[in-house]
Formats: sequence, structure tokens, C-alpha cells
Amino acid sequence: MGRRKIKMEIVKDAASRLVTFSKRRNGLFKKANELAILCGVELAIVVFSPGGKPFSFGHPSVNAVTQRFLRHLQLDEEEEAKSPPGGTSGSKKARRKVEKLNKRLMNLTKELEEEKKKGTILDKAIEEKKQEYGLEPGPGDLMKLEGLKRSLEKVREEVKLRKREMEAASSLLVLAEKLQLKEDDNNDVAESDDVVASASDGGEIRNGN
Amino acid sequence: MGRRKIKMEIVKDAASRLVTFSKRRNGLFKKANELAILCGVELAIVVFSPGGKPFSFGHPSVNAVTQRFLRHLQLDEEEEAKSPPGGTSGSKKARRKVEKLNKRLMNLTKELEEEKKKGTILDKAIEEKKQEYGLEPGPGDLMKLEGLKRSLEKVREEVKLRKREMEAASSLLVLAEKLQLKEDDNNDVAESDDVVASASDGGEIRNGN
DNA sequence: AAAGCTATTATTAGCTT
DNA sequence: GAAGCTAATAATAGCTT
Repeated sequence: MGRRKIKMEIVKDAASRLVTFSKRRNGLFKKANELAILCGVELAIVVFSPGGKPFSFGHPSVNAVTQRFLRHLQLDEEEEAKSPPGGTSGSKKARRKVEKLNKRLMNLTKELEEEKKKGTILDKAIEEKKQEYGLEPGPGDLMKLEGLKRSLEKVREEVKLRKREMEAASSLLVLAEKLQLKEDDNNDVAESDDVVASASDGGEIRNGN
Repeated sequence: MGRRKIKMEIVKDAASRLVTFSKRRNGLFKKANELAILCGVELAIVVFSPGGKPFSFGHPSVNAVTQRFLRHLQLDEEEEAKSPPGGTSGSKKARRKVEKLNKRLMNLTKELEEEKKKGTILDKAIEEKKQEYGLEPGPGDLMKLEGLKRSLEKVREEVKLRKREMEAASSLLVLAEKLQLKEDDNNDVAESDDVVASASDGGEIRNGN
């Protein structure tokens, strides 16, 4: 939203990058402040500048939010403590979740393949059409093709999103494995349900549980 | 920046507040993601919804940024001092699963790239057609387009399902983070100097030292 | 009631000083 | 070279479905 649109990639010139960082950090903190006030919520941001220096914003403070987060996790643990009597340990549930996720990932793979097929069909249709007709396309036809193009772009974005989510899931499973290891040492693990995540472009987003 | 300007105060209607929270949280995370990418920096956000549920964004992850921040505050130096002693018992299965998932993820990434290429090819075909032809599409063509539309809608629904998939994954992350935090239990929070304030309403902003 | 739309305000990219 | 400017893009408040 400046004089021209920019590509979403790292700003190559170091000086410009610093300027961009400064401007956008201010913008981000302003937005965060507005969110906190308008919705009456607590939030914290920590960001490292290109030079490696930490900047943070907190409402009411970074520490307060951190404490609350810790408390939230503590509550999870207590909740789990109420129903621990698994023959083995609290890891059963976690393992089940891993398996569930695994299944869902398989489904996603299948869906992706189906989508791929659809793309192939479309390619054929276009090719066909190209050979069938040899005259000028009407404006209606053009509109359809462009609408199609937009649809495909949308799909591609969605597929990308799914890919990112799978990446996130994979990372989480790595973490889960860590948890597994910890459990093997001493078992006192909690679990929560129904959480949503969705990252955009390498970032990690976690939804509330 | 909507149909009208609003006062910077808590949105009184609870339902509207929820909507505002959702929209602005998304906006904030998007901005955060752009900042991280454009400037190649790490950042993390934690925010509690009006309902008290924690949401977070991290690039590359909340944990990574948290760890870095803690390190910067000179809090924990020997966090990894206690590396787990070699092969553990029940974690082998989990590890295999993680490896499998990683493989699938790589495959999906590859397929995504192929899909991207296809899109490019399609773009070219459309462009080509735009210049070469000017007639109406045959009925068969139309049917194909409509079939495609239906499939696209299906995909969109499936993408919604992805949220559910991430629920499980995110739960695991909660567990994993709990693990991290437990490991950090011994350390207490320190304060850094060089504080710069410029929040517009009770927020706290800390500048890099 | 969640998802999409658009008139309008807000942010900012490149420029200027 | 930081601070300010503004044309241009981006976010979103209230509405619609």
C-alpha cells in the first residue's frame, strides 16, 4: 500500500529493509494496541530486528501475558490430572491423536491427487477446444476462461495453505515426539482438544484451545 | 478504515466485539507475517480472545522466538545441558510416524510445485487463446467448466475441514510447549533495560537494547 | 450466523527535503 | 540519513445474504 505494490520477499537492500522494519513494526504495534483496546484483550508481541535486537509490545505487558499463558497451561495440567487412570500413562491420548492426524493427512493427500486429476481434465478440455474451434472467441467465452483462471488461482492458494498446514503439523509432530520422550521419563502430561492452526508463508499460527 | 471511523474504546456489543476480534486478529497476523518475511526477522505474538482462549502467531515459531527472547534476557544458558540419554523406549513408533509424515509432506510439496507449473501453462494457453480466437464455446466445453466449478467448491469445503485436522496437531503443540515451559521452570523472568514507551493506551512497548 | 461485499479509512513505498 | 509527504495499495466497519 505504498506508491507501488511490492513482492512478498525479503527486501534486498539492507538500508531499505531497516526502514521498512521500523515503519512496519510501528504499524504492527499500533494495530496490536487497537486490537487490545477495541476487544479488551491481552496480547504480547516479541520481534527481533534485522540487527538482532528484541522489540516487544505488551498489553497490559509482555510479562502479564506470559504469566497468563503459563497459568493457562497450568490449568490444562490440572484438568488432565482429574482423569489420569490410563493403564499406561497420559500418552495414550496423544498417540491416538497422532494416528488421527496421520489419517487426515492421508485424506489430504488423496484430495490433492484428485485435484491434480481435475487440472489434467481441464487441460484436456482447453486443448480440445483449441482444436475444435478455429475462430475468434466471443467475449462470453473469454469471460469464462478468465473466471476459470481466477478459480484455479484460488485453488492453488488453498492447496498452498494446506501444504503449509501440513508442514506445521509435521513440525508439531516432531515436538510431540519430544513430549513422548519426556513422558517416557516421567509421566505427567495434559491434553487439550479442538485447536485450529493455519500459517501463512512459513509463519506458525496457533488458535485458542 | 471501514464504513465509518470508530472510537478507540472497547466495542460494547459482545457479538460485534467477537467479530472485530476475529477480523483484526487475522489482520494483525497477516501484518506480522509480512513483517517477518519482508525483513527476514523472527517474531511471535500471543493474544487471548475475549473468551479467554489463547491464539498465537510465530515466525518461524512461537517457541523459537520465545527461546531466543529468553536467551537474550540472559535467563537460560544451559537449557540443553540435559540432553536425553540415548534411545528411549516407547518413542520409536512415534518417530517412525514422524518420518513417514515428513516424506508425505515432501511429496506434497513436489506435487504443489507441479500444480503451480500447470497453472502457468494454463495461463499461457488462455493468453494464447485470447489472441487467437473469438468465438463462443461449445456446450461440451461449458459443461466441463461447470463441472470444474463444482469441484472447486468441493475443494473449498475440504479446506475448511483442514481446520479440524489442525486441531489435533495444535493440541500436540500445547503439550510440547508445556514440555518446553517445564524445562524452563527453574528460571525466573528477568527484566531488560532501555525501555521506550509509546503505546497509545496503556500498552507497554519495549525497545531493543 | 458465518461468510462475503464495498464504501471508507488507514497504512505505507518511494520520494522529497 | 532521519523525518515528512503523498499517491497508491490494503484493511476493515457496517451491511448483506
